[in-house]
Amino acid sequence: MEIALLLEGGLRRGPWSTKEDNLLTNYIQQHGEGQWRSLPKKAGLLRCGKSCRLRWMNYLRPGIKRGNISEDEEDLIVRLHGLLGNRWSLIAGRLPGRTDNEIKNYWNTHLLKKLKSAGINPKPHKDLPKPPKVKKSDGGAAGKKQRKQKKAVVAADNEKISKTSSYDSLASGTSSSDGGEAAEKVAEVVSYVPVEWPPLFELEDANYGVCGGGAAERRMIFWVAGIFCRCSTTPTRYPVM
DNA sequence: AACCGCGTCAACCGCCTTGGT
DNA sequence: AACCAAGGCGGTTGACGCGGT
Repeated sequence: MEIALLLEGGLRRGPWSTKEDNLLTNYIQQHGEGQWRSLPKKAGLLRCGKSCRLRWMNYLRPGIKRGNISEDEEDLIVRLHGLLGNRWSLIAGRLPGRTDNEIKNYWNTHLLKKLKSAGINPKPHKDLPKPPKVKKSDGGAAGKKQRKQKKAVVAADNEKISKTSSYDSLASGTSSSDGGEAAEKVAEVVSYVPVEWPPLFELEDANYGVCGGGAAERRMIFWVAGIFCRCSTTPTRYPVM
């Protein structure tokens, strides 16, 4: 049964057929990822490039895990969400084989409900001040060069952490299924947060994620398992925006 | 059997960032 | 510095399936 719709420009929408999946997979296996805008035409697909990219990234890419999110993974998602907010791609980056879309869906359909039923309202991150956005015109060519260098450094850091900080070691920190020693666990999380995740955090601006008045009062507030937490020391690194 | 309500999740959309020129 | 194309991200939508009535 053909369900996908045909748009005015001849592009299809809706669920992907097996044939389309095969076309996309075969093309990418032969030519690699990228050039998404021109890919559909070259691959013989009547889809927009974005749709192809999404299909590949979320479902066809090798190594994708589907469903059966374990307790450890769930726990890690909750903890990472407490740290990062709705930065699904960052969270997904810490869960091998999981996609941002799946985690986002899982959060919205399972975890939110679960947390709310436990009397937890997990949305403080939205209320935190956002870091000032870097204006495109900042520094002109020099600023551009700076951004490039900075990105390279962060990428290198990420590469390092992906090799040294395994999922298991991260997930084993606390377990949401054990609610008995909440305070102790929060303290544990608080103590390691800014230290264990350097590639995700970088001090961009003293006002971001900080409450209190002057520098001496600076504390980073974040949310872990329904509890507002603050770093015991002035954080040196914050989520890169 | 038919209908309804709800939950799930694949897919889409709009916006933003990045990088090249 | 400005413009543009491409890629990426997060919010939202809507089709589908399932259980209850």
